[in-house]
Amino acid sequence: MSDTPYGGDAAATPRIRLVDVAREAGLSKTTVSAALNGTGRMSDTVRERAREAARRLGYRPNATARLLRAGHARLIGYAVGEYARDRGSYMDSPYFARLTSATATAALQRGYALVLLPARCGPEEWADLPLDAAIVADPLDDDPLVEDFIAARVPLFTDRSVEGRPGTHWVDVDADRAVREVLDHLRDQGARRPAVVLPGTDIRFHLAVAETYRRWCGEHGSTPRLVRTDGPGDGPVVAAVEGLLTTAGSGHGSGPDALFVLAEASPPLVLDAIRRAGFGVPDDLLLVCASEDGAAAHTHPPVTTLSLQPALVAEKGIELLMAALETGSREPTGALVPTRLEVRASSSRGAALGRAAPRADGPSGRGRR
Amino acid sequence: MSDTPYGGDAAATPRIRLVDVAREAGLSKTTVSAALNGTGRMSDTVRERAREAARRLGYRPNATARLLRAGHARLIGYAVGEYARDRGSYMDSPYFARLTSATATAALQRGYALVLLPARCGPEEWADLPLDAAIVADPLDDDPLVEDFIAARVPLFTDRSVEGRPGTHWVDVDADRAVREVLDHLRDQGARRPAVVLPGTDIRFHLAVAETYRRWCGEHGSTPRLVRTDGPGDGPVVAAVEGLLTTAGSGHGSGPDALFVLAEASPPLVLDAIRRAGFGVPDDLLLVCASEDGAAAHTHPPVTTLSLQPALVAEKGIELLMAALETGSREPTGALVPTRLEVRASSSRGAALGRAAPRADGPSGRGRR
DNA sequence: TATTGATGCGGGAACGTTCCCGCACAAGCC
DNA sequence: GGCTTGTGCGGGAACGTTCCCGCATCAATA
Repeated sequence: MSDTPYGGDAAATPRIRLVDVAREAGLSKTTVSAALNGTGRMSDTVRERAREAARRLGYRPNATARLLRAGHARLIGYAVGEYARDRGSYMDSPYFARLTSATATAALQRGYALVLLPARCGPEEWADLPLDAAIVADPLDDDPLVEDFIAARVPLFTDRSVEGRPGTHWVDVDADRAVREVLDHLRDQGARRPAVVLPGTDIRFHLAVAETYRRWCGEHGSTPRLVRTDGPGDGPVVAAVEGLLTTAGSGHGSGPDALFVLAEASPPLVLDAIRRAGFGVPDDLLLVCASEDGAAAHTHPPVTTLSLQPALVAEKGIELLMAALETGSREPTGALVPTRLEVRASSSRGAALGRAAPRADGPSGRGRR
Repeated sequence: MSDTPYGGDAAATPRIRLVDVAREAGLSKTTVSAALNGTGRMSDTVRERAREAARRLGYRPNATARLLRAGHARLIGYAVGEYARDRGSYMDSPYFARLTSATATAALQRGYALVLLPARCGPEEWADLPLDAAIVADPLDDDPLVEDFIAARVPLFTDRSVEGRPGTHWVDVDADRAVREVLDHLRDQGARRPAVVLPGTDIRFHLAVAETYRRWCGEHGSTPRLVRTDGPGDGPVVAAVEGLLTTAGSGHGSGPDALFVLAEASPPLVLDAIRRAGFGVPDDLLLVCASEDGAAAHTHPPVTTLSLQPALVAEKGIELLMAALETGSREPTGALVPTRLEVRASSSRGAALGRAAPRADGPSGRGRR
């Protein structure tokens, strides 16, 4: 219950203020402020005298007071919507972990810092925070988080396309292009019956993927083989893959000859599951995983991955948000970013890439410090 | 260059202040403030009138001004020291990702929010932020980040034990106990020549592990087999495991019969590497990985993991920090938290757990290499 | 010498809240 | 009817900074 701000020794050493420095230096607070900030007009001796006094007293300006004058805190709220339904932390997902860290980095480079908000939180949680803007990663449809921020007129960025409401900005991955790129690639490599494993959510992105997949199948005279996983995590994905491959009628003649796993799972685990079902990769089955997990490069064979490029999403998003913040415009903006297909041996029938033996890109790094 | 704070329509709609509401309601700002905060003495009609006016105008209190009065921002800076040397983001590590999210959660439950700081940052980066305290995860020895915070008298929490300087608080994992628990477990399961794979860093925790390992070997008449990895990431760990198992003199008679991989790596990948070297798990080689990766539970056989329990570290740490913040005491505090050994089939020779049925030697038995 | 212009520094308002106090008024009490 | 006690509300200071001014002083110029 102690009300000592910024935790000094309780009442023993109250925090040094500008006036304290001024008194010590025999100057006015105006002069000391200017001296420390390098502004104003004064003689070098006076400037040095002020600095010396500040140093001697261990003066540290009160950030809150500065912010009140400045009118902005350069702070951005950051919350994740999608995973709000489960109890699990979104940080367990490499995609969200990277998205978060990339967003933080991009913001920091522009002088803004991210404030971590809980997945489910009402206005009362952030009302007392001096937020200049907010970011909601993967919001649900009609996410209350999103609604609250819009209602409070807090500039908002979201990585899912949203109707152009004033003060909102979005970046989305080009789902259609991504799915087609993967399926075309698999077809190029000889696959004729590609199957898809998709999270069983109603997230718009996943629905779009299913839609494009069905269309693509129609265009190429292929019957869609779509499995939806039962919840997040590695287990359900592995189960789905096993189910798909061991199901009746999935013999080597009529079953899938390629797998596109879009649900996030550990690529080595998916590879194992496929092998346990009796399929060789890439000989019997081509494999592409949508994943940000670096482990994909180290399996045997290495697994082809589709990266949703969280770093790019973050970078572009922060860019849009900053532009809006600087101009003060509430004009909604948005952009589509591409995905990146990292072709590795798991989806290559060609001999060139198929020779995936040591691939020693591990220890090739510089010597350690 | 627009200086419109909190990005409204540039100059068009300056933000509503308390006085605006007061004027609208025909009351004083004092009364309106009390009405909205539910404090003060006034008739119900007046209180409702103030609330109604605030609602009508869309009033949202200025957070910065409140903080200036309150004297604290309930904001905690959060930075990660260890990974500052590499360019890679620390979020790629499941341990740090969990630690971060657990810390954020624990802090939020107590009304504090985390501000994400860059790994390497000087005082100028956070000087303008109203931080009540700071957390540096895995600081280096004499970490400049730590020094800066101490110099600025910002209460500091660290998850590595630190000399008890005023205003610092720490939580550390009990390295000695953890290593002994793992080695004793492996010995219980019949292993006599356990090897250890350790990151090649000079982090105190890793040095402590090496020390305990050597001592344990001395106590049990075993020769230490210690490999240090060459940098972070999966690649170096896999390379180290391969190197250890294929080295001359590591035949099944004299080489290691158990492996404790303390360097963070994807458990499925480690398992694969061991198999490619021609060892069966757990029959030829017992395996324990220090990892927070959930994939360990889904391999065949499932991999025994040693969890450093980032959630516990975070919880205990925030607890210490909060206690210090509330009392205003600069008395240093600290605590040791236990690790958790999740025994699975990869380190169990007993039939019960050794079941690990499919053991799928099929795919791994092919004559590659 | 009087006028200008530049230089060096300080007084005080402002940022938007909260909260201590004081003032009016009404009711209760001898 | 004068006294206290209590209620309902407002004035104004304070939080710690920045920044717009204004006031001296002094050199340079008319």
